[in-house]
Amino acid sequence: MKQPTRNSVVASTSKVTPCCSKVGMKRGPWTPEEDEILSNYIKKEGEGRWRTLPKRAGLLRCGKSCRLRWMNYLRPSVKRGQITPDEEDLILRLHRLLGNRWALIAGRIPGRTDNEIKNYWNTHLSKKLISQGIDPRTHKPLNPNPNSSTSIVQQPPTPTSKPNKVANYSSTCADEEVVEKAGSEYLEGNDSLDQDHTWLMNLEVDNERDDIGLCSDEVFSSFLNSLINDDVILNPQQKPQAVRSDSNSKE
DNA sequence: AAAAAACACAACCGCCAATTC
DNA sequence: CGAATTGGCGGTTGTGTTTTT
Repeated sequence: MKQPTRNSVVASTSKVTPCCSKVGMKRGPWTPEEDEILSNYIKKEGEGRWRTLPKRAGLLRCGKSCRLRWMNYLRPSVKRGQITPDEEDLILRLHRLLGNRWALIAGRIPGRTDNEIKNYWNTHLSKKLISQGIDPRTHKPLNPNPNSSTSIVQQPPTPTSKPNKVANYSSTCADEEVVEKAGSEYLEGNDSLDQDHTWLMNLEVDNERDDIGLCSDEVFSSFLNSLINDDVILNPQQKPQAVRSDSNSKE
């Protein structure tokens, strides 16, 4: 059990995370009253200083909880309602490119939050892909021949290692040259579905270099746009069979 | 109609990078 | 320069709702 009880007040404190384990902090679902307090306060005072916000606003919540509630639910820009087919398609494309970089994916879909996209992926899209015989993590066909060693596909850049490294890429990306080079390589090599992971890995590798430059957001942003809008990236269900069978070859 | 199972999603946790002191 | 703090992220869990048996 991860935590005492939802919708309760934390009765005891532990050594870590002073923010969320403070005595007297309320947890669990937010009430409309709390929402209103938080909303009004942020509209008046602006976002930020989350740690001290609850006290200033008069809420018995930890700062993290307030931030999450605001970001995922209360922000005026948050779009409620069903994910449209267009959005779903975009999520699929971006996930193929970026893996589980939910924040980065959400950044490309106006009004949607990382949490929402993550939930939608886990509850809908991953199952949908599996039902189509596609590995939701790799976007490659599920292992048709368990005995084949080449069928062990390489994972897309998983967040288990350094999740934030690429997640932050949109704002702190490596130098323009790297992005453009990787992008052009990707676009030129569109006969191989491995290319998208390859270029992303290139970006990751380059991002770890010491000489990270001052790449602008616009460069990365427009690059991503070009990828998203380009037919180079096919929907998994649209992938030609020839490409699928070719996907066992490894980078 | 009731119970069980499956689903959907809000919320929490732990970790890490960036920032501040 | 190092420690402490803060903000942000992805993974996971808990619970309410819906569907199935």
